[in-house]
Amino acid sequence: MLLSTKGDYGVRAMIDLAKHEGGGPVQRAEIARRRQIPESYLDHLLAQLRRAGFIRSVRGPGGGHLLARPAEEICLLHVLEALEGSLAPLGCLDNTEAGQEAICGQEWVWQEIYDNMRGKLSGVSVAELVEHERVHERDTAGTTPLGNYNI
Amino acid sequence: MLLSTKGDYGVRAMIDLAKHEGGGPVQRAEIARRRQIPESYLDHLLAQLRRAGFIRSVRGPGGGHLLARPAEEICLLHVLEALEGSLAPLGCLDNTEAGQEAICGQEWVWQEIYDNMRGKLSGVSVAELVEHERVHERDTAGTTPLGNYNI
DNA sequence: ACAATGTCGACTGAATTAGTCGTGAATACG
DNA sequence: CGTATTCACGACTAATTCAGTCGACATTGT
Repeated sequence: MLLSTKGDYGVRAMIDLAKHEGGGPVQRAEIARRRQIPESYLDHLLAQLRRAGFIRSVRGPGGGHLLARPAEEICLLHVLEALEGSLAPLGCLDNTEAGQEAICGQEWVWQEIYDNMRGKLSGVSVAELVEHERVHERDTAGTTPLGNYNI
Repeated sequence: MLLSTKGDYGVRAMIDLAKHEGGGPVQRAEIARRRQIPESYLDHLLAQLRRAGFIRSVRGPGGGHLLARPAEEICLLHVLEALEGSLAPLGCLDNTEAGQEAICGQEWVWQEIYDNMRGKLSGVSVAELVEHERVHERDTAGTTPLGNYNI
């Protein structure tokens, strides 16, 4: 599995924050409840996202977390790389060092796949993820077992 | 990292066997030496490849391993899936079960990436990997630090 | 002052990775 | 037959990562 729960949960959190953009800070506990993330684990992910500059946080009563930049300007690739480190499917693909000998014989295939992946991920913003979710919600209104993220 | 050394080493071994197609069994020790794989670990990988039907093995003096089918008919996708299990970048992508609720909000992006990946991997045969390697060898003849796989 | 909230680091149990090792089985060869 | 060669298989292990939990502390609104 390329993505661990870190990337998954972290993106969920970003979507949640984007959905409440402009509405003041959103609390960890809310995000955790709506997106089904263990709250104390979410803590770490929010810290990573903050250090990476995607969100900022406010302490004290009424505090919480907000996007540091508009959701349209934050792409999935950057968020995931901040959370997961490199997304390279194969170790040797990130060694841009010259003189690296291609020994495993399949790098060229994976390089194409990796390029396609990065292209797609950098073409999708957090705002688009929110929009996608909104459409999906309308489609399945009332029929979905989980996931009314507006509660 | 999507691929562990299993997939990497296993494909290297398949390439090595394909390169010696028609030349009788190739011994574990040879493969290990040429492809820089710990021999006792390679043992496990060959077992997996054999159980998956890609190779067959011959015991006794002069024994070794051979492709069970022509290299042209073996695609990278199948080999890798045999070694690594599912290559799905995200857990939820392999649950073809109906009723699976999309909760993480990014499945649609990853589904596209996964489809592209599987398409490319199933379009490349082990024979093509060998051919690619032969071309690369000619290009870098004498200049390469490692990797004359013909020794 | 105090309650609500975020911040940070230490700690943990389970799983996975990347192997090693030893024993045993098959077989070619003399 | 005996022996050397080669694969077959399972037990074991050390290191790392994953997926959290927990507790102490800092900040701030009322």
